[in-house]
Amino acid sequence: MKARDAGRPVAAGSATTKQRTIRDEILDAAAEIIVREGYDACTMRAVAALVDMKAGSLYYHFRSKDEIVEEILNQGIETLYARLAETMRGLPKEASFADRLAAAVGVHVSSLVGKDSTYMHVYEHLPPIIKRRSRKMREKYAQLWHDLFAGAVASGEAANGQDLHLLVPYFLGGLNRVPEWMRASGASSDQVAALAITTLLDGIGAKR
Amino acid sequence: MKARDAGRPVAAGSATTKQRTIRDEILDAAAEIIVREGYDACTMRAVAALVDMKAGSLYYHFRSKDEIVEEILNQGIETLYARLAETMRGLPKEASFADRLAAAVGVHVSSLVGKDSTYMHVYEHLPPIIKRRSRKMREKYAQLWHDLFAGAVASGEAANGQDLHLLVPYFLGGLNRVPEWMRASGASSDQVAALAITTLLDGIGAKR
DNA sequence: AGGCAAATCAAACTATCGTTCGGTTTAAAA
DNA sequence: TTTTAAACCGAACGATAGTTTGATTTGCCT
Repeated sequence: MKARDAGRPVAAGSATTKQRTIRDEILDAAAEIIVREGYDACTMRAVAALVDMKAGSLYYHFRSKDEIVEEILNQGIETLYARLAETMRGLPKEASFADRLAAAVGVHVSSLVGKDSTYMHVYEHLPPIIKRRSRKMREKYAQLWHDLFAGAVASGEAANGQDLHLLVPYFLGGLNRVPEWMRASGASSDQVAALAITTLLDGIGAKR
Repeated sequence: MKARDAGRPVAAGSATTKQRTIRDEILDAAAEIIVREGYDACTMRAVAALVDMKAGSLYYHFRSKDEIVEEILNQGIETLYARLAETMRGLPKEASFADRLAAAVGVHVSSLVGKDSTYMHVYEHLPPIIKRRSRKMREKYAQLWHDLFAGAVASGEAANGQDLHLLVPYFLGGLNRVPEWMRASGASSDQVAALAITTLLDGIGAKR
């Protein structure tokens, strides 16, 4: 008889086993293809070839292609959320807005350019229908930033009158292009982070 | 006999006829589908249905699907480039940096949310291979912005020491998310433009 | 009216997609 | 050695993609 639905981690919520499973290899292969060649090129056969298997064998580990993509999406966003939430929680209560901002930007940027950043880049290559599935989680992440800025306004560290619902996506939208800038300018991630912070806080130093 | 390769504008470089051709309708239909449902959903049959034709008939007007997509891309970027270049050229020589920036942002934002904005949205939904084809033209557009900022630095209107190769894509990256913000916040394009300008010039008014 | 080219259609072709499924390998337990 | 289940293969299926092609319609010119 078949052994479908076997071989998976016992429970999704259990303590994450640090072991690198075949499942992870498949996810990594799919993510790599999506980032490099786009969603269309990410066929089951292409993914299978990258892990030295045949297309049909993937269905022993995943129910469908959608399940693969969705898992990539979730892992990327959830990891980023966890990292930022953890970082913010670890900051001293008396940390200034500038400090908090620097920490947050650092987390975001390093997640975008780091060694495990592939999952973060997958998102932009997906068709809208699939993108929408992660909308809630992305909004949850944006909420962390919203809270950061709201705190600055409340404490008087940032000028009031800013529409945070505009400011947050504006800032994050720019920040998400980090890999592009780095490629174009040859700057380091630290330089990029510094520019983003300085520009946001003080602008470009224009004389009016 | 066949009449392939007929019915096209006589020459690509000739004075643009303002007439709305069937070719344009097909391009619009394809662009609309790409924006709304993604590149995958933009099949020849779907495009044809939107212009009340059958899939095969599209090949009387275009050589391939790729040609359609490429033309959408080029038209969008070239229109945007022409608009911005024209606008900047029309500014008085003594216009301040703030004025120039406001004008540029106005053009960019209105092109993103205006009636003819479809083309601009297409880009992000395309597979990387097709994206790369328009890279040169996009760099040319970015150059306009680069010049704008460089002029401000040269005239002392903006603080020196900024890496413009970083600043320009950072600013444009954020600006390209305009449609997202507007949807999320319900703000008008003017409000969005104002925020972008203010934030860039002065930051968020943080106390250091 | 008749002709002729532009424009469209209907139908098929080839390729490839996600997916299914019965059989085959592999390797540890019995 | 035999058993057994996990893991994978090989081959196919149905669906749909882009594209081709010969026939057909449409509308202007004479």
